[in-house]
Amino acid sequence: MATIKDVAREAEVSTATVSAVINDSAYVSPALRARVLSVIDALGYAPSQVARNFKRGRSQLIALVVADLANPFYSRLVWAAEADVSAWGYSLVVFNSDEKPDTEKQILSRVRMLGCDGVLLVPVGDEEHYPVRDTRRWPPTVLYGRSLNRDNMDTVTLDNREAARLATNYLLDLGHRRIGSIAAPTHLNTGRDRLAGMIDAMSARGVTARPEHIRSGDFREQMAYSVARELLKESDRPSALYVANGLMALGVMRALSDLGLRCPEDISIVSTDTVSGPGGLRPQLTRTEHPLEEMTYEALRLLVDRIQHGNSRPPRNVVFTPSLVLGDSCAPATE
Amino acid sequence: MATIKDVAREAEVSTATVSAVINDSAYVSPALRARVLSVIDALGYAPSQVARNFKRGRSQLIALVVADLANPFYSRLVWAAEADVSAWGYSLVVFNSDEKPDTEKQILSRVRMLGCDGVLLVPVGDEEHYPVRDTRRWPPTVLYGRSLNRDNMDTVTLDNREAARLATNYLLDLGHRRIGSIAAPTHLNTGRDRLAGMIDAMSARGVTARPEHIRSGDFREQMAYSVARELLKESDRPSALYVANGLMALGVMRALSDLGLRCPEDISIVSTDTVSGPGGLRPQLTRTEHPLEEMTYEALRLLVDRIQHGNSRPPRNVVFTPSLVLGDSCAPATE
DNA sequence: AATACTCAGCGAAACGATTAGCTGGAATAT
DNA sequence: ATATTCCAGCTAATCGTTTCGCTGAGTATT
Repeated sequence: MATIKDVAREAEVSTATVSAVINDSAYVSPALRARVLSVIDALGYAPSQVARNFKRGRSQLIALVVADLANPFYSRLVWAAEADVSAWGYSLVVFNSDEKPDTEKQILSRVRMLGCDGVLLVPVGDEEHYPVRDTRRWPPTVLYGRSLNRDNMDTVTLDNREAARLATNYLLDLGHRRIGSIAAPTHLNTGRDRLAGMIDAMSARGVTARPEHIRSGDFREQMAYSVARELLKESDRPSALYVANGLMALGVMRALSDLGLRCPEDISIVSTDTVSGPGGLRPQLTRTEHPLEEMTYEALRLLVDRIQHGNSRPPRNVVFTPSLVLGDSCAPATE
Repeated sequence: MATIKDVAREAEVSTATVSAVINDSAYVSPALRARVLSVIDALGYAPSQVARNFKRGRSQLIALVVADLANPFYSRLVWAAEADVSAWGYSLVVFNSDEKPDTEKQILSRVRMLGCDGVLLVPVGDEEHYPVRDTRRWPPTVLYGRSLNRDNMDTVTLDNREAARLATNYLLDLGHRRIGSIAAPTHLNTGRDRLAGMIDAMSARGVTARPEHIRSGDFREQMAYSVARELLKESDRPSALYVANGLMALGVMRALSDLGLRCPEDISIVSTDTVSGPGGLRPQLTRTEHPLEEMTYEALRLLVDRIQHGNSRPPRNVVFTPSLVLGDSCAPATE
């Protein structure tokens, strides 16, 4: 690989001049510039980004750390983030913490070593898991989807309580009273808020959830499947379920079909944060959706801003509002 | 950020010693080593990967360039690749060429500038699109899924002809004779081979495909939807379709449901390279599958080997064999 | 004509790590 | 006692680029 020195020697100028030409950072006479350019062309020279980054103290890399790459929701996040990140002139390094705090820890130290300029993080640990980091030691970070009880970080999240309320109210409107839930882990604010929203909505109508109708999942298909199987083979099973995310809703569907139950005839299902069940397949989930692309764009806007302007601006917490999307996974209660 | 010099000064040793400690590259007496380690800890020092990479002439980065991040097939590839890559000690930089040769070109030049150590590439252009690259200028590259007519590159692909043959034979066995296809673009070997395999299988049984029953898609849901709509509203529509990939099969499903047609009662569908339709949703696609994880692992094995041993070993072309997975998207022909 | 400015381009330091080659002292061999 | 070997650690060069500060020639100002 040709270096800037090769170009300088060949064009009989200094490396400073070559640098000025490729960066347009100082005036170079047309004649010299042309000579330099032609040598660059002849040698097939391309400046080493590695050396540049080293010198400039940045990497043009943004890390995206998601909780579960096998979850279509995060796949879509990767898709959206890649587009935005490259539009900002960065490249996207993708990591999968697989919902494991320890893995996440390793990833974060790797991210730091790589010198990523910023991190978009879906945190998987609970509040205590994160040491307070001094900013001089960690690259700018924006939390996505889940938040930690910190007031000094940028976050982009969903109004989870409202999402659960929307979903639950819809079930209540259909006449359901025995409403259960496959909930998310409660060490995450996402799990707590979605559950709280559901309870909220029910008690606002004087309905009380039965504790045994509320089971905890881990956001994944497999566990939701087994938990739902357990829950639904009981004789006093709920007539409707609020499932805390889309992937788990698929697990529930599978459990239903294994148990010979039909959706929506036997059980109504609503979920949040859906894998928009690809058109044509039945049943289509009724779900709350949030504007993933806008959320991602906003998160990266905050991140890039932070990268470029440091800590001058106070942290922001942007909350997006979900909306209910009707499918055909719910029916009126029949009791 | 603390540097190696800060550590050296604080521990009253030379930077060489610090380097020896963190890399275990030379003997350091227990006393000194302990002193250095404690200073490292106190300062929260982590070696700058950027400087390291610069010095060592590598980046510990592997680029993954896929054709369409919105396609669940490639999402799964990202998932599998991330796991393997990080197990090898690299990090994964993800790019989306979005099936656009021009975008791919920009991406590749970016990859080169970033100094990625290797590239796993799903090529989107036709053969002519790729200049012959001299290896000294390009990082090691493994082609994935699609091949180019080159004998000097590592490739990991599927036996596409066989996949199409499997799928088509299944339809023929069910008695279908009016078999159509939503095919893939023919500038890709994937498209050509899958179509050829289908024609093969049919003519082996003395059946001829009607040209108007064969339409070209672009691997995406949307286009498959419109093309299928067109095709299926004709009065002499086919009784079965071979769809060249999973995402397009979903588009076809949507078209069916829009047209009031049922699958499999009215139209049977088989596809290749499926988005394994999440359990519980109906109908489950009948499809040929290929071992994505093994393929990905193999591709990265080749790549890492190439990175570590250069061009000493001749290029390898690994071809995987698909298998037929039965769902319930096919029914016997009724004519 | 002397002084001050401008300008194009150059020289060399710096970024943070690795590493070849060196050094001075202790241990061992003769 | 002298020579040899070995050891632990250090010095300094190096990777490819950017950039600060300088220079010497040309131009403008008085």
